[in-house]
Amino acid sequence: MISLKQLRYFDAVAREKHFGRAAEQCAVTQPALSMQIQDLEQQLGTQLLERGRRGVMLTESGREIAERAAKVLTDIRDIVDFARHQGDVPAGRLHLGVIPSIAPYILPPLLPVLREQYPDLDLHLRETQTQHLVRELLDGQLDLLLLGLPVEDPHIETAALFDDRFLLATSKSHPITANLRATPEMLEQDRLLLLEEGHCMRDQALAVCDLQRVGNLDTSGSSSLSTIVQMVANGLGITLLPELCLDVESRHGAINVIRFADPEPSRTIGLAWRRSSPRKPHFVELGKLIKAVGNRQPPAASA
Amino acid sequence: MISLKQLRYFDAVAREKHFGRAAEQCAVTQPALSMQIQDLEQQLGTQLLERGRRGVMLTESGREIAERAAKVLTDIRDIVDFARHQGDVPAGRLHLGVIPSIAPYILPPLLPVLREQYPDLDLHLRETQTQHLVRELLDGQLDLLLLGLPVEDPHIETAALFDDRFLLATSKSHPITANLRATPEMLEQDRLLLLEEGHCMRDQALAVCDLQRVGNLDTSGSSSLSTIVQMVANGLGITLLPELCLDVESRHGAINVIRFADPEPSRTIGLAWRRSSPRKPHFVELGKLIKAVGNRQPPAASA
DNA sequence: TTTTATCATCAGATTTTCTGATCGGTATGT
DNA sequence: ACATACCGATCAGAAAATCTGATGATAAAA
Repeated sequence: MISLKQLRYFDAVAREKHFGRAAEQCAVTQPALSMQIQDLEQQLGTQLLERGRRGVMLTESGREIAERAAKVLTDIRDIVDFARHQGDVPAGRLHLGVIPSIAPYILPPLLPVLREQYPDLDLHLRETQTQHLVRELLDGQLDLLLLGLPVEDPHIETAALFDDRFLLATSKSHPITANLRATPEMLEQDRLLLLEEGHCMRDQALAVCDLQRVGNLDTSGSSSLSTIVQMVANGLGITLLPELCLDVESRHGAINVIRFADPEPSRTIGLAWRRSSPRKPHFVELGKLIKAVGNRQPPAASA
Repeated sequence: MISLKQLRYFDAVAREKHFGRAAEQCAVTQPALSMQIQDLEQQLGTQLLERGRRGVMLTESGREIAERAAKVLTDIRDIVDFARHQGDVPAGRLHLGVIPSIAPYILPPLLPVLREQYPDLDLHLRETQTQHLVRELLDGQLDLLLLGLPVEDPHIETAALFDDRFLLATSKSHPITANLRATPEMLEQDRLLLLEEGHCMRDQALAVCDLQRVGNLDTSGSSSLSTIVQMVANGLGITLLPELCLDVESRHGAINVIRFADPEPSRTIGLAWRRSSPRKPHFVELGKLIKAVGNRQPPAASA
């Protein structure tokens, strides 16, 4: 089997046209180099060098093979360089999964920042529900998740980024609009509109109600907060909105948004990755950026 | 130092996603492969593989490096293939030196044949006098010479191809035209036109005369047989022509050409190469071709 | 002729690499 | 819950490869 060492030695000889100097360059003795060259010639079944009185000269095969060898050695150097300067900064392909109740609100401001900060990062996005994200993460189809914590899995490590308060959203004409602070009890007074089954925000919203009252729930469920906001605006019910989405969803002013009385219910947004992933430092790095973007969202709102 | 073995093992793992099977493919035990992979990862300062419960998966760096490694391994295979299928047939760059009294007559028919028989042969031609050819051969600037033998040099090996008879060329109106066979003595009767100093044919022609008569020599000498033939045709003297050139030089019928009486004087055309050259088999091969082409020249001539 | 330069060869020392046994951890099936 | 199978890591000793330093052979230079 031909080895890189042989190519390195041969490359040195091809450049120096002299075994002694080549050996010196390679930091070995001349016999060692001689033997490797001979072995290489035997492996290749060709004489690469003409040992003559006027030093060494390359045979025709030798010339061609020296060129190819030099190219291989360059490629090898590139591999090492690439690997070494890897790790410094998030780069390469990164498959990021985001839940639907975050994606539309975090990604628009986040993506430009990412592109600027980490131009070598080749981001691939996937938006779906937590359970699917987790499975795809474990399967290796995704590398990193942005979702609501906690994620309970022994193979997954998470990092919290920031808390995202829940706010009560009602129609402009709704009677409870007068209140300064909402309470969970108010949720019982009207039909509660939630995302369809499987969305973590649905479960979190139900948790806020503290009980499994299915009575005043819209049974169908919607697949996006936007749709729910439209419904709320048209008096079809009330809902909980994450503070994160306010900037987008209340921009048109068609709904009222009321903060809860203390303790304000909230969800924790965080990152998740395979415990076995070596990119944790990058993920933490990215987390800082996402946190910064998340906090740049309006810090509070009451109308 | 990173080694090809490591890349080979890593490539196998990248394809198999399984240390055991990869090791089997590489015909080593799993620990051996494991250790090489670990060493590679350390050399590169990057984790290449994520060892997970669902088998092994490549990290992002791993994927990139696996691709590059595969490419390097392919290049290596190409080098070996190239080298192995080398030697079969004359190919690659070949610097051929030819003396001026052969080149114009052998090359026109030879080159098309060469191109057809050995399409991978990249022929570079040099036409000059023997002494220069020999020096350039020893210097490695030329690989093979086509010239008149013998060549006396301990570092040069030669192979005779065919004999090339000398013929006496006179003008149409010359009195000795009547003779059926020429003799060396006839050369004394008229001015002998020869190539300039340094051409082997000049020396060979003088040898035919058996003596160093400079009396009736054209002192200047010409640099090509064509010119001499013109001079002969115009009655400026006589000359010796190699049979090889007849087809070209007597085509126009402006001169008379007479064979010598036995023993017919001749020169031996042959090949010469550095004794240290590994391409001797190719040269012998090429020699057969040149011989065939040389013999296809008119076998004799008397007018 | 002697000297110098250069690559090849050789034996023994050194280093690298491999094997075979074993460990620890995880997933799977009962 | 337990037993089992699987997988990669680890380790010590064996085997193989590589290197060194001395020497040889040959050709060019002095």
